[in-house]
Amino acid sequence: MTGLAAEALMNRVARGPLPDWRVFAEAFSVSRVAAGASVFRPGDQDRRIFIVRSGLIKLVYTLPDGEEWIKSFIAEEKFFACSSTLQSGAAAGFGAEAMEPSELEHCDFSVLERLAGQHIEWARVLNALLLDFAAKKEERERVFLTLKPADRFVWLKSTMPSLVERVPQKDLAAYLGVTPVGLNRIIKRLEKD
Amino acid sequence: MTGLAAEALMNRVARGPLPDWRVFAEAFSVSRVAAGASVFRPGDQDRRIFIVRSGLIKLVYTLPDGEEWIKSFIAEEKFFACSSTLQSGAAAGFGAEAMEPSELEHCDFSVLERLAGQHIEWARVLNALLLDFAAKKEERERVFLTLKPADRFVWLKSTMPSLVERVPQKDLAAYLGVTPVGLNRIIKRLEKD
DNA sequence: GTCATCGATTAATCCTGGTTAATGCGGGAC
DNA sequence: GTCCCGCATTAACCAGGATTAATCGATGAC
Repeated sequence: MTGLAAEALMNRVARGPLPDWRVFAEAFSVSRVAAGASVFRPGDQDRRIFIVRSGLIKLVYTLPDGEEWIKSFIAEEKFFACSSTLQSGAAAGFGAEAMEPSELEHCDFSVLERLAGQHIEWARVLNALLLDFAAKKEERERVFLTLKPADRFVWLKSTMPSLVERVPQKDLAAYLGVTPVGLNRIIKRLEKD
Repeated sequence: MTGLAAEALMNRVARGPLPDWRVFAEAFSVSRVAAGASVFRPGDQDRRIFIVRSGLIKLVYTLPDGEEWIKSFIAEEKFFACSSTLQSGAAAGFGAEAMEPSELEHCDFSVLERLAGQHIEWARVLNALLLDFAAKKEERERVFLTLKPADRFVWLKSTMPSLVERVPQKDLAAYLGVTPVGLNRIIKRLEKD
């Protein structure tokens, strides 16, 4: 209908047709970002919600000493936002950067807030999105808490095989909480079985 | 008004008075659990939401080999639930156990679901609770991803000093993802400064 | 009171991943 | 084509936490 990836995303979580759909759809813009370009930086106060139409985004914590750890990868039809989007006032603790040339749909979060305040259907959608997000973070907590680095890679390969193909090893390492050298050693060790 | 800890919790996240408050309040029961007793076990399908009136609960992942890792501690006026509460169908991957003699208020989650489906105010409350939960899991992700074991303990002491007093060292260890012996060594090392 | 139990502490040893550094490889700029 | 640069790979060495085991202390059962 609109051709938006946002539509696919919303249809996935909504139980039926959504009122004021046009208000939502028309609030979106589409931007192109080059590989390596940043979408927002740590410290920014950005109130937009982003949906990936094509490409791949990484959310990155940067420590004072320059170390970088990857919070998550966002692929097609998935969404992301700066921390201040959901908790207004807060500044982003992490940045967002394109890993491939990407197309992003984005709109101000206040649009969704307003719709959720007016229609229970939109409130339910917001709920489902949050729940989805919470479940992902919870799973990541489980992985870090109960799995050793080597097992974390095995888990990654079995649950997100396409990512392992698509992403450079050093970024997989930064996502799993090990150094690039460390991950390479783990992989070679596994290959000997 | 009701004397429920649930009331304090809801008032903290709601922006104003909530419709059908009685429906909510009267859906609750209160249970006492002895220290060491379990509230639900991994694999259970429990659709209740629990609020701690007094005492302390731990949520625990138990691995096939018997290892135990603590997902979180739940103290007074905080809530918790089995995974199947929010994602019906799913079974709990973790169990809940009282660390102190505790009083728990609980009601079937369907009550909240129904209220949220009828009143936008309740939908907003549910949203706020989910957001709160997501933020906590996100913070925990950050801690595991960017902090070494020793720094995780420093972080714990500065953000939840009361927990460090209240909880045995071995449980702090299981929460931080290190062994009891490991944590003890870390603490002693830190004391030499 | 004694005993048993559980948690804290300490020490010895092991092991996995971190650190540093060197080499190789491949793709892009020119 | 050549030159770079970033990533992967490998090796040597280091370090922090894991493992195992022994001791100690406090608490609760009896």
